Amino acid sequence: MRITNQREIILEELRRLKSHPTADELYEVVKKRLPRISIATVYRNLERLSEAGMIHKLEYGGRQKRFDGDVTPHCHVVCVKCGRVSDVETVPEVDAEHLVVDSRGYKIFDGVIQFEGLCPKCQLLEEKKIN
Amino acid sequence: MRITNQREIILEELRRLKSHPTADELYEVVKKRLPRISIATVYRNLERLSEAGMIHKLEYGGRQKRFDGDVTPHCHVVCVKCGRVSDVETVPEVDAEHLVVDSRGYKIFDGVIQFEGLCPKCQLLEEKKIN
DNA sequence: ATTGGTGCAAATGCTTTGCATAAAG
DNA sequence: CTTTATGCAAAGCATTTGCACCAAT
Repeated sequence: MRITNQREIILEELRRLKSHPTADELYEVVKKRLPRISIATVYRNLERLSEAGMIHKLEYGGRQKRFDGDVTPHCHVVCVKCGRVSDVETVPEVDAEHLVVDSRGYKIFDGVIQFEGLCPKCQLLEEKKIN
Repeated sequence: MRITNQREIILEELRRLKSHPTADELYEVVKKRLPRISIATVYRNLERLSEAGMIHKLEYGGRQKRFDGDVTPHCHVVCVKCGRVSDVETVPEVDAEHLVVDSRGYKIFDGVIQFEGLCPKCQLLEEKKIN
């Protein structure tokens, strides 16, 4: 993967932000340093960087995807109302009203465990490509 | 919530399908019983039913949302290639190549734990609405 | 010099919405 | 009879893509 100015700055800014920005939020930030950059470049680079495992693409909550420059293992809280994503810093606790609260002030009422992989059909397709 | 023919059949078909269909996949199935139904009706009802907690909206993997008529607690495997979603039936196991395999034949290479709730800002907005 | 990346604008595709009509309670 | 839902077509909006030009190796 070629190191371009755009790619470097997109990665740098995403790593700096702790807000799990959407593509257009990141675009606004990057534009301050590269005023002529295109939103298409931001999308293309986020895709490439995510394929390369250098960033994470977050697909939950709302219509827009969000991105995370922190690839160390950690959990997220998603606001079901506005789609905001935060890192979970402490283990959630049950409070007096039986709601679960974490250090960020979120009221948590659900948790999801989800696995990611390749289904049998796509495994076959992958094998055909290799052979 | 008013019980219409459309709503009833959409719920019935979604509960019958174990494939976690997208809105348009479900539309194709429902159309066999209600040939004049509109895709907009499918979308509107899936939204209403999901708000009412009668079905689940799945927002991971790919561009299209998927829906699940089974609201009992269970985990999902998502294919990162094609977006297919399956229920996890057994606890994933590590095989000889250090990949994780489950009963559905998926090769699992990642797991995500995610919490859902309300962020502090949206909690304030909710309180204002009530008062 | 060659390959891959960028900027722009147009296209795509899933989802939502406005509006007149129809059905439910 | 009043309210809520439907069907249709049009609009919305995030994301992707074609293409000519540019930059990195």
